[in-house]
Amino acid sequence: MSLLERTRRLQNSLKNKDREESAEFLIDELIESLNEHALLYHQQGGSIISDAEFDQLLNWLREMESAFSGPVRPDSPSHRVGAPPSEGFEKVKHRTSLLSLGNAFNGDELRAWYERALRRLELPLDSNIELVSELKIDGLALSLSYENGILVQAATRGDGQTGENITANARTIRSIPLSLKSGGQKVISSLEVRGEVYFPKSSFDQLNESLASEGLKTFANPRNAAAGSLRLLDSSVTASRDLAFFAYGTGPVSESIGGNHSEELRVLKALGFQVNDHFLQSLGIEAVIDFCAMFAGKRDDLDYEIDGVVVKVDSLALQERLGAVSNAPRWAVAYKFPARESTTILRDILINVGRTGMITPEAVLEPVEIGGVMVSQATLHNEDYIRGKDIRIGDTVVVKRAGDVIPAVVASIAALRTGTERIWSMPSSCPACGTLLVRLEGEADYYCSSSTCPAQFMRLVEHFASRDAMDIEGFGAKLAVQLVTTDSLTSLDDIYKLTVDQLLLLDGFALKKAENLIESIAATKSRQLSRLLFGLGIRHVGKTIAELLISSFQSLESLSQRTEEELSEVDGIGPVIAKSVAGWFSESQNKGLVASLSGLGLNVAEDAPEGQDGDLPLTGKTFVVTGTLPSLGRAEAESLIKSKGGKVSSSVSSKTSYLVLGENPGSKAVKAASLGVQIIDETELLTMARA
DNA sequence: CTGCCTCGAGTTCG
DNA sequence: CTCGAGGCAG
Repeated sequence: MSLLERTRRLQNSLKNKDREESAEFLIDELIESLNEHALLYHQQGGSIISDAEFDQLLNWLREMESAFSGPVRPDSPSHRVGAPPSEGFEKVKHRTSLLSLGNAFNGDELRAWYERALRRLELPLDSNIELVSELKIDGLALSLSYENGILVQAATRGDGQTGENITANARTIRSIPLSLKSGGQKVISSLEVRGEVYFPKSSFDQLNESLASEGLKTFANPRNAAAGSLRLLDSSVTASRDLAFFAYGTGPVSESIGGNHSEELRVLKALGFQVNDHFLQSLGIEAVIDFCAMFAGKRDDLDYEIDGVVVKVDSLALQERLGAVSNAPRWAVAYKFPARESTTILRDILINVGRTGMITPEAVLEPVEIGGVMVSQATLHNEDYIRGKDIRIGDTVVVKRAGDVIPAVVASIAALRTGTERIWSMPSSCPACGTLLVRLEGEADYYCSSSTCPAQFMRLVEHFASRDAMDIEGFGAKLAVQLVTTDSLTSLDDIYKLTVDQLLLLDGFALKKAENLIESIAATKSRQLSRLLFGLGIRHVGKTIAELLISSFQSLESLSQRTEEELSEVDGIGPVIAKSVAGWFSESQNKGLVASLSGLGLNVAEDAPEGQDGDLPLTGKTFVVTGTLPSLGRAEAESLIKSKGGKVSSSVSSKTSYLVLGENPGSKAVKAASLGVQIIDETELLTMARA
């Protein structure tokens, strides 16, 4: 059984508390897996479980060791901070070890930590002591030694006791001062500064772009990029990478630079270090909990990754009284945000056929929890994407949820390959109909070119019934599959010929449900013509182009008689779309479909658009809607804007007049801000529309 | 031809 | 939401 499988099994039995195994057995298992994980992490530079998972396992181990009366094994990782560093750089022993921190995953765990501290200080449980909360930068811990104000050594954290001497590389980082400013006080003879090296997100994107353009493998995330860049043996390459450093504390010092932590931070800043501005000094723990919640929501607005908040007791005197357990101080705790990124095994790569015949590879993943949901599949876009990232079946891969929603495979970890991985290649024929797949010159995607492919037809039926097209209530993907595989449908117009008896033959249909569906299908006959046109699934004709075509030609009849030249005269229609539309209407099968739909009583002609605009309140304004609005649905907001003469667009650009911002927005809010586009909320939109 | 601005297509989980 | 690609102005 692989390490990952063993770990997952262990996690399950601990999580569900169905502990069939003895405590002793579980402790042994925990120690062994943790030690193996630590080895992978420190020596190969890649882990197969997330930091949060590792911490959780370690917590369980500590809990069980303290509950279990027997002696703690000498090789238990609860004694240590990590595993020994790898070869390649000179080893350096830290004068005082770099401790790791205990974790808290929610407000209650923060309160519990705070109460433990108060109890140990023999203070009443309702006392408020000074705390400092700092952002926990997701980078690499570094210890910098200064002698008489000059940087003499930089060492990585390593296992906490011994790190690696990376002084040459650290000297290339601009935010690490090579000599200290006097800071208004006398030069300190010996000072050790601790902090985090990180890769700014913006520079990270640029680095990955340039690595990709040279055909090199990209880094999975800024943290890996920072680690990789810092451990390069050629420091001139490190210099070309835009690394940065935040100082957050001190190690051994020859003379005190302050009586409390917040003072130390101010002195560090005066000495020339970059100190993160987002920190909070507070009395008591409640303000800290608010601070954590606030930054959990703001983490995307920062140009560096953060994975939590570090909370410290401000007074150094109190810190000393609190002391440390074997490897973690009692005076500090790390609040961890839910992980948005995790690693798992890529079990297989399957291919999907879209309604246009477009082929998309799909990753079949060993289920893994990311940001509170289990993820078991993710799109791999196309062949080039898989090649470019060198993703192989059996690989350990980094998975994240892009924009907090859609899972994406970001990278593979080559260091963890065992040799049994297989390079994937695009199948030569369609899995549904066997037609040869083709990739046209200059295009990124393969297509199944069959016009009778059952997979394409299933997706077309689903699309036809979907919300933005005919919006047939109760008609989704599952029903589309059922109807097509049972041959109840062979053409789109068959949808309107379905009978109750036919539906009763399907799984899961009883009389009432069948009657309701027939009724809701019939109710869609009078849908706007642009919805029907969109539903037909003509390549390059989406919602917007369908609306444009209908407002130009009013009926399917009229549209079908237009030549390519006539179509391209419409503003917004070029040769490619014109060819696609004219081509579709020229096929005899499609001519028959249009005639049949018309005969079945569907709305195939629209009234000419009314010429009155100019004095509508939103005329000439372009809107983009993002996030969830408090009262209006997305579609409602969009139709309101259109009915008042405004334009709705799907992406923010310099031409956008207003961004209507709702809850949980994605990257559009950032883009709008950077372009200086005015941002409004629903209330303001409603006011403008009324005017 | 190049650089915007848009649009289209496919997409995950609960 | 993200990607690729069509349309169009300069």
